[in-house]
Amino acid sequence: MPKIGMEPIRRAALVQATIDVLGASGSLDVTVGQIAKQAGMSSALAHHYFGGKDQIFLAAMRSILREFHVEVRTALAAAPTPRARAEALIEASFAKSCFAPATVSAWMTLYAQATTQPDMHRLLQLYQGRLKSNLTHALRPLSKSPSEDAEMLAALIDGLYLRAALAKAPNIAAAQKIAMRALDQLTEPTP
Amino acid sequence: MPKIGMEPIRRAALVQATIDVLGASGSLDVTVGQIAKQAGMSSALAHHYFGGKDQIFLAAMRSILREFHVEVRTALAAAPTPRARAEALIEASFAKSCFAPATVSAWMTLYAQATTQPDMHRLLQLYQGRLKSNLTHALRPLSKSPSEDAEMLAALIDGLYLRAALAKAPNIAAAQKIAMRALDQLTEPTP
Amino acid sequence: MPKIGMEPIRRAALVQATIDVLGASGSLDVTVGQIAKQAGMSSALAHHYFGGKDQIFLAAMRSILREFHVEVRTALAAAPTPRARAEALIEASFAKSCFAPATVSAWMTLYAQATTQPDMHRLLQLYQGRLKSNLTHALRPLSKSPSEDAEMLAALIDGLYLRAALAKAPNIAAAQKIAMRALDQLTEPTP
Amino acid sequence: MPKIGMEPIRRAALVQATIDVLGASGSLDVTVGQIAKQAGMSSALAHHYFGGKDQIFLAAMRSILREFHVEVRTALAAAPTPRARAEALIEASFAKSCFAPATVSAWMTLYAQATTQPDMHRLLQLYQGRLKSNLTHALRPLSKSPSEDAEMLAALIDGLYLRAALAKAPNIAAAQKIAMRALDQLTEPTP
DNA sequence: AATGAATGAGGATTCATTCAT
DNA sequence: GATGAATGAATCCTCATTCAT
Repeated sequence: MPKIGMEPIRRAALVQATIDVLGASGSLDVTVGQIAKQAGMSSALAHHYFGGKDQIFLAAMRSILREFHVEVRTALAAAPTPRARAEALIEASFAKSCFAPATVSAWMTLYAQATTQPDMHRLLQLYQGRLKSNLTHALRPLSKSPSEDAEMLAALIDGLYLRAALAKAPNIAAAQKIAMRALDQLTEPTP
Repeated sequence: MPKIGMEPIRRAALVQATIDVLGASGSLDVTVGQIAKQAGMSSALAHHYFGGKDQIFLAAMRSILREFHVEVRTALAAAPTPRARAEALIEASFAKSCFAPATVSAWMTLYAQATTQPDMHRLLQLYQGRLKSNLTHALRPLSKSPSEDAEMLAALIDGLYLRAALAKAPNIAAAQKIAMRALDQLTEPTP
Repeated sequence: MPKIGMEPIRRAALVQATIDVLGASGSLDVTVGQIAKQAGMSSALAHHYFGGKDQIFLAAMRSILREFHVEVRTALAAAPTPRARAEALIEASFAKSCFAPATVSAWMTLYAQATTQPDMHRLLQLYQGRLKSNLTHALRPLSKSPSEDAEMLAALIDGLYLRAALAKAPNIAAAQKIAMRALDQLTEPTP
Repeated sequence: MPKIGMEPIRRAALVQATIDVLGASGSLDVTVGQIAKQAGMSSALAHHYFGGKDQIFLAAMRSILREFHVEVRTALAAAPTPRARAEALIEASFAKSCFAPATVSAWMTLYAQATTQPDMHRLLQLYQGRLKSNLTHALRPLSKSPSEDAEMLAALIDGLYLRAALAKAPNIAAAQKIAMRALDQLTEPTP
């Protein structure tokens, strides 16, 4: 009994299914069939709603990034001072949700695909741009060269995440502390 | 004209072909057939010498890392002071060869595969371990917490590389400068 | 023109095609492609419905055995006396259909595969068990040691079949007569 | 250092290797490479000496049958009476060596290939002809219809062997006893 | 005599995608 | 709106076989 207005529901289900399957398999070699099955529909329908595998993936990445973005905005909104804002950005980057297997797999997919897929590349740059911009904004009252320091802090965050996410036994707290320490040094160069 | 002692030659050719194809296509979806063709042999021979696609890839990654390792060692050997050693490590990480399309693709492959392929994971950890260890060694006379600072610098380098490698117009010099500045701050905390 | 409810039709077509190809080629080296072609579909569809070559083969064997089983039951049902039942079992074993090239090839496949494939082994044992059990039942009122005599008669039938099936010019009637004579001797040991 | 007169040695080694591999794998899907490796030589040499895979197999079958033939002749030579000769034939057919995995696999190969390969077919018929002829000869003084009884006994032996060889837990002794009992009945129809 | 080198041909299997219903 | 049906294309891999050395 086909219903009306199913489109958003189906799309959401597929996006979630993609993330789930990605997390469960750990691998990037995920088939449309698996995703559709997980979403409880036929693979034909998945194509109908998304047009192709790449776009399903893209939507999933977008979803993850959007969720992350929401968390960041919420944390920023609750931060009273510039310093607190910077800390909030770091904390969000090392939140537990970022280290869920599905999220890690998604990020690696994003990095790998960004080389070829223009859409993926754009998505990645969106994330990178936002992080930089948020950091710059937070550092502006605290640093003499906020843009450069933001660049450095952003790269440090990404690098720490990469290393922690791919470690056997990721020490998230330690990674976060290193980022925080870097923030300290940026903001209080001469104690 | 079959000759004797071809194995090392063929293996080297396949490794190089893998890197070439990886660089040319940008994509990670490279087939054994493409690689073998590029290497000027049948795909059957490729399998004969390597046993499977995964091992061909693995050998290619190993080759890239080995080459990098050699460059690093050479640069380190030529560095007179600890400070110069640390700088050499940074310079090697941002050498032009590291940004060749093939190399970038290889690194992204490595990151992506490390999630699933144990061998790839081991390889990645070998690289990460070496960078950390080299940095620690160089920082020991310069820093009060060499291990922690090395961890930070290593992550920063990886993050800067990741961002630069995936940028449309990578500003390698800028990335390197940021790393150098971080080194400065670590070694001369209170001017 | 895709229709609905094709699965049983396709499966049956594949099973029949397997038997046909097996009979036509005589060989056991039959490819999924050949079978699918004979069944008028793509090899991908064959895999879709059966999951793999082994299972296609297994289904074909099962089909042949099932058909044989049906013939046996029909013949047994029409047999008024124990003696007639025993004769019916022999006659069924030497029915013309059992000597069709496809059937012979299938049996040889079954024997050959039974060494390795557990499923095939099970199938063979099912046949052997049924023949023995049917014979035992028929011989019970006629023989002093029905189980042992059934064992003997079953082996004799198999051996005669094997020899006749693999002969250049199989003399089926003669083989059947030999089995009948053995039955005579078992049931009227002292004339 | 190639030596002279290696041909018979190499051929024998290959034949033995074929039997060994056949026995070890249980499967009929044995590659020339496996055989050659087991025989301690290159697969190219195997081809050089035998011309092709089929002929290697054929030679292996021939070897097994020849060995069996020798055992039969020896046993026959030692049998003082016709009755003893018949018993010797049965005993040879159920000798332990006939149930070695390699031998069983070889027999099943022979049956399966006999459908297609003329050479294999000829070999099978050679065996069948010899068994029949030997039995006829032994039964001539004991039976009123030695040819027919030999035919029956030969088929019984083959059938019993087939069933025992393919059983999970083959009861060789029981199979042999059944054959012996059949011999009893043939030779002493009216006690 | 012996082999490493090399390949062509083929085979099972997978999968994204399309289409008629 | 939804799906089972269906496939073409591609991929990895294996193997018997040949050839130059």
